[in-house]
Amino acid sequence: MAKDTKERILAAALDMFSQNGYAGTNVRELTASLGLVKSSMYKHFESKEEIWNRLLDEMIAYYGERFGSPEHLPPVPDSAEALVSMTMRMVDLTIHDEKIVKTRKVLTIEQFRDERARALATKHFLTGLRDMFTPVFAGMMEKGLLRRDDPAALAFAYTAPISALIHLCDREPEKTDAAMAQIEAFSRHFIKTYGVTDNG
Amino acid sequence: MAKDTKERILAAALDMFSQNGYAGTNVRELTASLGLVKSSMYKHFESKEEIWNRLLDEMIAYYGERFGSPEHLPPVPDSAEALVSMTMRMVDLTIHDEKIVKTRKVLTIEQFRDERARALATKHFLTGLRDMFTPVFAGMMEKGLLRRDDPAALAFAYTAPISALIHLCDREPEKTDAAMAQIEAFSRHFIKTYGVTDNG
DNA sequence: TTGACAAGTGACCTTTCGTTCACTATAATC
DNA sequence: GATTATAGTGAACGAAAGGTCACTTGTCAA
Repeated sequence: MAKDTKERILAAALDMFSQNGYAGTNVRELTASLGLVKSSMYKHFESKEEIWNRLLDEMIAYYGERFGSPEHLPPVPDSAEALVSMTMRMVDLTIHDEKIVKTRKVLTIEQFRDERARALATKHFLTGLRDMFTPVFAGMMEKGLLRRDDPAALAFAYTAPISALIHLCDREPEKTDAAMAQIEAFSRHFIKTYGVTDNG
Repeated sequence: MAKDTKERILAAALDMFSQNGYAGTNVRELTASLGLVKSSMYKHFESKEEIWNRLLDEMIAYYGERFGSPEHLPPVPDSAEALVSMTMRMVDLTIHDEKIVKTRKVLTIEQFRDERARALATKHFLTGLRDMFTPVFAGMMEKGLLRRDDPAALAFAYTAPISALIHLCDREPEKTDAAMAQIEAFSRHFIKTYGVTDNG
């Protein structure tokens, strides 16, 4: 059919790898899901492993474009409530964007056997959100919205629980609503703890 | 050899599944690591899948014995410093006990394709630690060591970041020392935030 | 119209997988 | 000492895996 078969293969691979892992996926099923036979795959990739490597290339590039540069830092909220709503918007996006969900899943599954997956997993699951929120909290302290403290320590204390609940959504999607509510409750509790306003 | 071959097979399976996953492990390698040929395995298990199921049985039972009953709850610390040291002792154990590390890894890898692994993963990674610390924090509030607050909310805010750093140790063992230091720093920061003493 | 090339097919290859089975060695039971 | 059960072996099996290749089809440029 069209010339985008290569990208459709990558998309199908992301889908299947995120469910059954690299080893648990075979190229026949993969191509069949696109209405092709397996030999067709070799017109676009030289091996199954090359699919995996190109997929990782894509994930790494996507992460860099999306979160790697300082211009993608979220703006400093003007109020405590704005932090909550900004957080919920970000969480909503990352939980409902299928490609991002599948990326997290595949990194979760493959992190112990692939070096690049391992490194990207740490960014996705730990340092990425923390480094994104560190300047946000620093800015909020400047504005007098948050008690003076170590911004990085606060960012870690804020993002790690949220990340844990995002993982819960990936693992048990039926708990998504409850998890979102818990994230919002946590965000408000966090503000009640570290905020300087006294109207909470 | 001995009659404990069945358990040695389970141990080898845990080891290999935790590295390459269920699908990425073959019974030949598995038995060879014990000095056996693959057909010997079938004297002890009727299939590769049965190994997986018995392994899960064991993990579930072990978790129940270890963390399931209220008598295994940690004692309420007598001081803020005692909370830190208790935390560090627990973390040290869970990070350096190979069986527990491998269990976490295998649950991480298989959580998306196996229902029982999924359920156990949520306990290991989210609710287990939180439910263990909830009564601890309630007790510390009783004793006047912590500011009055929702104990479960505090337990979640405390354990989720620690859990994230335990995951980091599983993923990148060379960062264990740094992660341990960060956990201790986080614990002290937590106390500085929620503790009622003013000597910090 | 022809030539070239990219995309897709189906048959086939080799390897590896999980599994079975007849057999042997050993140790305990009667 | 004969029997029986258990644990382990090695050869073999069918299925499924990843991969190759000669061939067809469709598209576009010359």
